Amino acid sequence: MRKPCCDKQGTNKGAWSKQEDQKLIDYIRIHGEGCWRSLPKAAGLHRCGKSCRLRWINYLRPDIKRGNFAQDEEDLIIKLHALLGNRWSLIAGRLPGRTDNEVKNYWNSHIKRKLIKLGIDPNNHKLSQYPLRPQPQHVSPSSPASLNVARKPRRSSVDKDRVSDAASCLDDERSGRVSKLDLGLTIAFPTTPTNHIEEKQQNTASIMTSEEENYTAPTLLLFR
DNA sequence: AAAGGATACAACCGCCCCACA
DNA sequence: GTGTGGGGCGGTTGTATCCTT
Repeated sequence: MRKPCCDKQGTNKGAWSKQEDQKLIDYIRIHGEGCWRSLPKAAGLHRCGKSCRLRWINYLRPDIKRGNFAQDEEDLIIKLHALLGNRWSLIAGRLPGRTDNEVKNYWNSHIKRKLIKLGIDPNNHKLSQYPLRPQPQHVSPSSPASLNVARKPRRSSVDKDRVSDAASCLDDERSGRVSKLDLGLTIAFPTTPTNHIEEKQQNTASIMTSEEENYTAPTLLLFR
């Protein structure tokens, strides 16, 4: 039986205070990242090591870019998601200053909704899998079902199968087997009819016109 | 102005991967 | 080859804030 990553008793949970943030920053500034399990004790924090790591990686690191995602960033996320699936760390790795958690949250709260509105299945980026007007489902708002996503086992074979060879290359890169990989990704989208949707994406701030809602594009949006 | 619903996002949980002994 | 521990990842939850009625 695996022992827990930390002694849960006596550890703080929930939002980080300014003092805790400062302690973590100060410690890492002096000692550097790593040894997360022993870090909390050494830094005088009553936190789980994982919690410290997450806080640092996602919010305290000096090179983190905060604020809204630019349109080109959003486009890139969509493209990379079509290529890689829910491999947020890989996607975030190609967005300088963005973290996997931030990309994941942005996908779930903004992009996924947007794609659904456009009649695109956010899971496979194909058209017509989703109705343009999803029927309301009587579930809790934060549940995955409310976003038309069924609960599934972690790293299902289905999910893995969806990942392309290119994704495998990215895995290789991460593990150091490939020194450098240029995907050659650009922000450009295919020409009509798919660019019609792209235009719509850019024009769709929040309100869809009835004309847009009635539109159904005949082919796959991003990748063929 | 108040209540309820919707949304955004910070944080936690638990599983998996990998290095190392 | 196997077991173990540390770190990383993706899924999920909790809650603060915003929006609508």
